[in-house]
Amino acid sequence: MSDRATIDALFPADLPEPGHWEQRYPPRQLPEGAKVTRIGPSPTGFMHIGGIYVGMIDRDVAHRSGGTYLVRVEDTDQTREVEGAVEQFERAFDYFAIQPDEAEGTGAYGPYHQSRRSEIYLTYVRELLRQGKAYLCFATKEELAEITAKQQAAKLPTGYYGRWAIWRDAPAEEVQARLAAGDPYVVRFRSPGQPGERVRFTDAIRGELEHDANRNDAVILKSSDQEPRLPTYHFAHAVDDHLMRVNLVIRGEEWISSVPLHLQLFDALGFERIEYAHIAPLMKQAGGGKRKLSKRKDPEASVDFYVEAGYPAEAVQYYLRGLANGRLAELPLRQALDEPINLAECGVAGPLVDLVKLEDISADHIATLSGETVLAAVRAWADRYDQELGQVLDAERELALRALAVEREGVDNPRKDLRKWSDFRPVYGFFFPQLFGLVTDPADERFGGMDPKLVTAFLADFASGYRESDDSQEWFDQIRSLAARHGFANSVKEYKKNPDTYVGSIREASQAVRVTLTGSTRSPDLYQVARALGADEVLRRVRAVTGA
RNA sequence: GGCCCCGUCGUCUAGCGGCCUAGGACGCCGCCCUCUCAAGGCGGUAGCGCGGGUUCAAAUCCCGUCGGGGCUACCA
Repeated sequence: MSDRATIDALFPADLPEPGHWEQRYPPRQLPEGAKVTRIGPSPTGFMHIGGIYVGMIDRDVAHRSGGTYLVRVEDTDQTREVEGAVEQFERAFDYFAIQPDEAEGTGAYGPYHQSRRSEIYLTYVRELLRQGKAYLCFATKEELAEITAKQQAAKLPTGYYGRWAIWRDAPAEEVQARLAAGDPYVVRFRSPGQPGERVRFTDAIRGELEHDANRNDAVILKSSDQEPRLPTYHFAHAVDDHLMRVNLVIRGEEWISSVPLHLQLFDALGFERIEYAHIAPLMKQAGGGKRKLSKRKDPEASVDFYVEAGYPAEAVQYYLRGLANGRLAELPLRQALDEPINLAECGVAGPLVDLVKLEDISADHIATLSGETVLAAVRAWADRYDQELGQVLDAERELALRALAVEREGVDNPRKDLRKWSDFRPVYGFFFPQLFGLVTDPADERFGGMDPKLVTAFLADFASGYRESDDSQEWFDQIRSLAARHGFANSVKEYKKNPDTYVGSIREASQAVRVTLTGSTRSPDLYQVARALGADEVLRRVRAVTGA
């Protein structure tokens, strides 16, 4: 073990002692039982929906308990950092309403970027070194690879431990010599774990968990040939969560295996242990089985997928809350958003994200919204993702409202034809003259093979006698009487009885009008569509087909 | 390989030894409504991974096994 002078010479002379940080970041004054939680996004890529998932739980648990929820950017791996990632996080937090109570610039426990906390980590690394709980390791990549290879060949657990920990008990002179030679080194934790030792801990979601004690002398401070000197996740977790006075760590299940190490680190540092809650990861159906949602392979893993498609944030939140805590999935949306997430009720098996289910939830939710609200949301969405639509909406606000009112306002069961804001254009676009492509060919295949001459004749009659009406039946009677005159049966049943007597039924006649007015074989209630359009527009569309 | 987590309809789940002939929701299928869709109403389809125990009785407890996932990095 190196002496104190050698150790201290490795660090800036004015590096504060632990007591300094303890004072600077005092325990929080919070009510009994208040939880301080955090989310640690890593800017190595764009925000994963799983991040939103965990963040939502973090925020909920903190707020329900009268505590605080903070965001700490875990950017200790600077080589993998992606530009713009932090900005994208913020957009995602905003969209899904999981803004942190504390983040860079707003809290008293910062900095909230790990890359800016180098001095803090160094204090504790030096402390561990002085106490002999950590040591310098000069092993090269090649040496480490060799160790691993030998362990694998001997069917031994891989890792830097026991007799494989070549620098664990290296003579002070040898360390001194390497230092003098300027060789790069890392700092390793001297794990107190014994062979065969087991550790138990309580997880807020899973209950009692048991594991082999950690025996690995994990790296806590990365190589000395990099600036700034940054810690590994494990060490940063211990130091940051302690100093930020976090008392409940909610994180992905993949961290369970690291808990024994984390516990040792907390103990060695003299920190009070923290409660853990390990969340089951979001999965994806793949081939026969399921696998973790992958940021690289699955578009729906990215939060941008949901934002771009325009799923209402509340629908996504509701869906995610239901996945986390099944009880909430049984509740109506409003109520589920209001009820606390109960960690003890959270599932332990990774759920599959089911877009079909999300769309169902989303359609139900949008159906509860007023036309005004829908329009505002679509407008806001279009601002970023469909500017042409945005302009049309601004120019035709009243028309848009009339269109959205069709089978939506004043009815018992509103239309559920919108699942996300991007559905608006394909579903409601035809209402707008600017977006509507006139049907000009009576032989158009959308008329379903009806004789073009019949199409033209029928529509020409329709146009010449057309009048608006306040009554649905009265309006439809125009089509009915015209249909009869042109040889259509008055009902589908009637037509089926005597198919040879008629050219079709009222259904086909109506379809001709529908295709003409909407450009589609499927549409909302025709009468209401016609009213929303107005007589002039109706006639313009009809005449485009008849050529009149 | 070692260690850990997990395993009820296709999916999300309820279930904590008898209330289970395994319940609900989404999907799917059919019927009804109907000028087409979206809905809505009604009905149906489908599951305790497997094998042993324990027990009068097991989806529920125990053991084993299989399957899925994770960790085993100077990635988080």
